[in-house]
Amino acid sequence: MTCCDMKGFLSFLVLRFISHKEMSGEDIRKELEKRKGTKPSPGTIYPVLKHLQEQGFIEPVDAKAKEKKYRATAAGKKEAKESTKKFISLFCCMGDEFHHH
Amino acid sequence: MTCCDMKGFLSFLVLRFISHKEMSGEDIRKELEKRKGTKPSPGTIYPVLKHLQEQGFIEPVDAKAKEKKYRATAAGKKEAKESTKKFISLFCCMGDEFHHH
DNA sequence: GGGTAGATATCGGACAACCGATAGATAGAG
DNA sequence: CTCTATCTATCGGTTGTCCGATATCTACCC
Repeated sequence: MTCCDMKGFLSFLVLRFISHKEMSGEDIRKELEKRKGTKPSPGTIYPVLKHLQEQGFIEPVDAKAKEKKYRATAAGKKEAKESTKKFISLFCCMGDEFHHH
Repeated sequence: MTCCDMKGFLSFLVLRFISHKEMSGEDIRKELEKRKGTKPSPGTIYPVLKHLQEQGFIEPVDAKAKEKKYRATAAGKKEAKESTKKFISLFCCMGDEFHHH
């Protein structure tokens, strides 16, 4: 999908997760399972993490751990904020339901 | 993309637009241009409208007009509401920025 | 009617998100 | 050290979103 300018909403979502709290690939898969019912395949999540890291948006907290946690870099937090802004202007502000949870 | 259960976020977005107000294909293209900077191709929008109509979510107000407006059916409004709920649980509620516009 | 402008509709193809399977790495138990 | 469980990583292939080009239609003007 390329409805937004980000490559897929999944990257955006993952970056938001990590911006909020250090998480591993597994953490993210579980979080997504909770939120949408289905657990994304490893082949979905890890390429996304790799890509975000290559862009300099996230970095591993301890690269050699069994469960490698990531945290957002300064650039990543900035990106998350800007993307969220665009995202909101795309989906919201139509007298809609997004503002009363 | 199949991050949500609808076929792409674009369908979701279009259904939300039409649920809020009667709109033609051109109206929608212009609205998207305003919101995200780029105007989607006709080959993007019209198949989406067709699909939504086949699902019974929208219907033409005046099928023979030059600029054919669509409105949401009852089923469409229901679908829009439910999808929005799922959508919000996917993206929000993380102590995030969605609730202070 | 003929001609033009602007909208709708359809088709083939390109690109990338996503999955499933598989392989590699790490920590802990015994 | 070996075995096992769990997480990480990579690769090929599928699927479906989206675009560009093209064709069709309607309304309006002359």
